Amino acid sequence: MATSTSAARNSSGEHPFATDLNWLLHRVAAGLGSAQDEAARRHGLGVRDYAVLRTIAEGTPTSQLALGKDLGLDKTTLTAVLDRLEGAGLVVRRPAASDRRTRVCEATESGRDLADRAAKDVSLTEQELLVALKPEEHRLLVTLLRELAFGPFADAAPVSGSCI
Amino acid sequence: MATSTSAARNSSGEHPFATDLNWLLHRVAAGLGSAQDEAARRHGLGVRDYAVLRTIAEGTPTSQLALGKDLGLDKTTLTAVLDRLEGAGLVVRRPAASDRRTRVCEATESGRDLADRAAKDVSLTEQELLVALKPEEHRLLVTLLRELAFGPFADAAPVSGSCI
DNA sequence: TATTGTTATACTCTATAACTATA
DNA sequence: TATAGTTATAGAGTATAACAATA
Repeated sequence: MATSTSAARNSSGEHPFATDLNWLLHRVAAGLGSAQDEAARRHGLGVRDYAVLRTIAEGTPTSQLALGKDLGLDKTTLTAVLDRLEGAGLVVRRPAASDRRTRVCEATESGRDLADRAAKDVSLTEQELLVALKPEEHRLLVTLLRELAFGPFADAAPVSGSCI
Repeated sequence: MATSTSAARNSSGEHPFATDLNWLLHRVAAGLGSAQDEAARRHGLGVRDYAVLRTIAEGTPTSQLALGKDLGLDKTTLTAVLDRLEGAGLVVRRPAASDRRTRVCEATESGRDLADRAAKDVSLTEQELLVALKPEEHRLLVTLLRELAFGPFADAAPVSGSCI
C-alpha cells in the first residue's frame, strides 16, 4: 500500500504539474525570487527596491510613470518604493524642467554604489542556484523567456507578489 | 531629446531587466497566470482552485498535507481552497481508515468533469499566448524549468501570490 | 479637460499561532 | 509527545478612488 506521507502523483506516477508551464514558472520564480530577496535584504533592500534602484542607477533619468510601465509596477506601488529609496538617500526626485508635473528620478552616488554591490550579491545567488543548468542552457532559458516577456506579455498587467 | 513618455532604458538602449532571469520569470509567470486565471474563472474557479482540483482529479487520493507539499501550498491556504471545492460539490474529504487524523481528498464525478473542461480551456489559452514559440522551443522551456523546479527549488518555500 | 504623482482606504491574501482530534 | 487539520487573527501588499498640481 502507498505510504500516507507520499506526495500526490498522477496515473503515470509523475508529479501532477510536471508539464504545466504556468505552475513551473511560478514555482521557479518563487524559489529564485525569495533567494534573491534574501540576498538583496543583506543590503537593506527588498528585491523590488533592488529592481527599482538598479533601473534608476543604470538607466537614463525618467519619469515615475515610465519607470513603472517598464518594470510592470503600479504607480502607487512605485511611490512607496521611491519614498523608501529617497528616505535612505539612494535616490533623488527632482521636478522635470520641461513638465513640472513629472518628477525625474536619479540615483545618488551612494545609490549607485549600493546598486552595484547588491547586484553582485544577487547575481552570485543566482549562479549558485543555477548550477543545475549548463551556461548555454541558462542563456537559452533567458532567450526563450525574453521572447515571451517582450512579445505577448509586453503589456500584461502589473506583477503582483513581492518578488518583483 | 528623448521623449518624456519613453520607458527607462539602460546605456545600451536595452530594457534594464532584459537579461534578468528573476524579472523575466516573474513577468512571464504573471502574464500567463492572469490569462489562465481568467480562463479558469469562466468555469467558476481561480487558477489555484483549478490547480488543486486537477491534482485531486488526476491523482491518487492523498492527504491534504501531501497535496500541499506537492503543490507548494501552505496547509492553511489549502484548507480554504478545499472548503470552496467541497462546498461546490467538486471534491469530498473523508477520514482515512488507516489514520483518522488525516482526511483523504477525492474528486466527485462533477469535479472530474469540471477539471477536464477547465483544463481544455486553460491549455487553449496557453497555446494562444505561446504562439511566439515554436513547439520544440515550448518543450525546451518546460524541460529547462523542470530541471530547476525539481532540482534546486524542490523544497523551496510555498508559492505566494494568487496565480498558483 | 487630461495627466503626473500622492494620499487614504478598503480589500485580498498569506502565514502564525492556538486549538481539536487522533496517534 | 507529535502529527493532521481547522480556525482566528494580524500583517503585508495591492489596487481603487479621490485629490493636488500642472499642462
